[in-house]
Amino acid sequence: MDQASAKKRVDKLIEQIDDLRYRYHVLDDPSVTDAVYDSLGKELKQLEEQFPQLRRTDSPLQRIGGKPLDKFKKVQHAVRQWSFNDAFDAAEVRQWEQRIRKLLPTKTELMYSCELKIDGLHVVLKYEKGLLVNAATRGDGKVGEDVTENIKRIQSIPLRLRQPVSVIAEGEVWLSIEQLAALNRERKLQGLLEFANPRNAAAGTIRQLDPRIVAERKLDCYVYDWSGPPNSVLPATQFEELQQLKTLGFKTNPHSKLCKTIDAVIAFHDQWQRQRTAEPYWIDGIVVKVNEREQQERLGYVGKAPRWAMAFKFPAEEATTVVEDIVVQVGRLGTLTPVAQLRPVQLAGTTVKRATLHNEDQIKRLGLKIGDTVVVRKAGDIIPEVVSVLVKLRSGKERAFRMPSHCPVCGSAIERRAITEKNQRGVAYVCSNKNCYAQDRHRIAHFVSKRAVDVEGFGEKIVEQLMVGGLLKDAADVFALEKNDLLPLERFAEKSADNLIAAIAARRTIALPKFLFGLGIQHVGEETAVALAQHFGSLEKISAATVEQLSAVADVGPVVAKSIAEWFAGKKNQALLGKFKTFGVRIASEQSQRRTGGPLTGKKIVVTGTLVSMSREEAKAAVRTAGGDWVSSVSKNTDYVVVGENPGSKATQAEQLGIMRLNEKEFLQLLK
DNA sequence: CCGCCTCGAGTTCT
DNA sequence: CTCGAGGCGG
Repeated sequence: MDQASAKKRVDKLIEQIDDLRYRYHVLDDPSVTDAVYDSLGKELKQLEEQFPQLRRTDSPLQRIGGKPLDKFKKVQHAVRQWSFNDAFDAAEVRQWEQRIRKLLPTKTELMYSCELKIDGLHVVLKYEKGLLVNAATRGDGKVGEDVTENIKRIQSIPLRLRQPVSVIAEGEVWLSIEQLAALNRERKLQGLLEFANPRNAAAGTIRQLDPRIVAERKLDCYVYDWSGPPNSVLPATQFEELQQLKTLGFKTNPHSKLCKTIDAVIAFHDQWQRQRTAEPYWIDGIVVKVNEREQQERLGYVGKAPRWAMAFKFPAEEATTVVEDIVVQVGRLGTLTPVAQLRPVQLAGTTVKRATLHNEDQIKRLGLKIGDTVVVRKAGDIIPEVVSVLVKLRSGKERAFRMPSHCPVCGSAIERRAITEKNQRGVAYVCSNKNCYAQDRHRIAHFVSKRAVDVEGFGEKIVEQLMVGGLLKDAADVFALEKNDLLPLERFAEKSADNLIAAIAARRTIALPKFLFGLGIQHVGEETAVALAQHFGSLEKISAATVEQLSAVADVGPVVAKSIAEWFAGKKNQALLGKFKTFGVRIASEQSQRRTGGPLTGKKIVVTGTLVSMSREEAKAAVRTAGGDWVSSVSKNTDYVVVGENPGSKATQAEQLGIMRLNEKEFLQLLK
């Protein structure tokens, strides 16, 4: 091939490859397979090697390979990079509107462009005559770092625009929540520190000196601002600007909205606060911009931020606070759990005062001392956890935490829970006293709790009250309670006493699995209780079973069998069972309810999030009557993952493992 | 014996 | 929801 025809071919190839890239990464519309893409790339590579003079700066091959850098060059931004003032509630947003209205002629029509504020890394992209010439981080707003080589590895950023214009564009580089999870899993395996959030991960990646690592991490980028070059003519409104950026070939976020009133802005914020987890990226608020450029110019800038825009943040997902103390709690099985007492702090809309530290190892891992300033976060939007310690903020007055040698409740000696006969040193510490008050209280509360026997209105507080009053020594005593016992107690008037007695009466007949689970035998949770009930059929048979017979039950091995046999061999426990009988409690024997031939026969189902039409308990029952297997965690053996509202990490896991996900509607269809 | 799949246990706040 | 550990198949 001569050079002239090679040049034509190279030009065509670049155009074609770029078009495929654009459709795939910008429009999310994969129209060809990877193989086609790869083979076009191979041909281009051959031609470039044969005719090095034909190598173009916007060639897609510029996106691969590349040598590690020694360090990043500094670049002066041609356009000042502003930051936004923050607002945290609707009142602050309204105040902002009042302020800007005063600076504009009365009765000015105001419109607001609302965009999602993605938690990522701000980048400045400079194009000359349509070609990407430079990309930089924000830095201090005036000077940033040159990360051009790394930015070229992001497939959704065009190396050449669809029109040969010169622009300075700003955007947010982000890493998907899913990618972050995968990256962190890998880092954990390698013993590296995990990234605390997507922003850190994106920033850490873009600041990698080796562009090949950047390519592996699959970053993405939304462009949202067209800020230069200086003296250029810019679109008349922010919203048009977004449209035009799209026309130029940039990927823009599809959820931007033009609002006519502040109320609409607030509604947009509230809507996204609720549905923020549905997007693959992390959103920490919305950005509100006055739409008209002319008005923007009138309003101008103050300090480091424009007056014409602001960030309306969601309640913080992460915050710092002080660990004022670490107290030790005693659980149902005597397990000692250290809990951090925090200086109250607002986190994702609630005030957080405590966070579990799980065990001593976890405290060591964090390097936590009492008095430390820590970063706290909500795991899965619900349970607060201590993420890390800000060691630099130490004053020297911090105290190390030591596990107590005696139970904080009953004063008995503390032991380490044995893992096996040989390994006596498990992670957990336990109180050696089987009759420790804390254990008794938790055991009784567990018995009456929703997932066990489910006596309505009987919570931990009432258990405690009745124990202190001497009316409750064990779970069976619940059934000896009378109205007259309750009336003298505080907060028990006629009505509430009647209600509680009625709730207890309603449970005088208990389904075997519920009762078994309620007994609180170590290693016998809800699942094992169901398995035991189905296998043996009655409490008497389970009670009489040997370790060998127990081991025949599915998922019961030597450890669990021994635990069960030991429980039933206990004199006190047998006395307890006798007491239930005396007080008129009937255990309803298990009639096998599992049907074969149902629509879900042999299928493993996992549910994540909240279902609208039924409770979890109902869903579980429905799956089982349909012949399905209700399981609690996702693996590659799982057949379906039902995704409800506010799903957790299981939805992501399902996607990664390529497991069929069902929404609630599809799930209900399947049950029929 | 190892690694994967599950289950159990403990936990926060409104 | 997360972590630890029991069960079990390879």
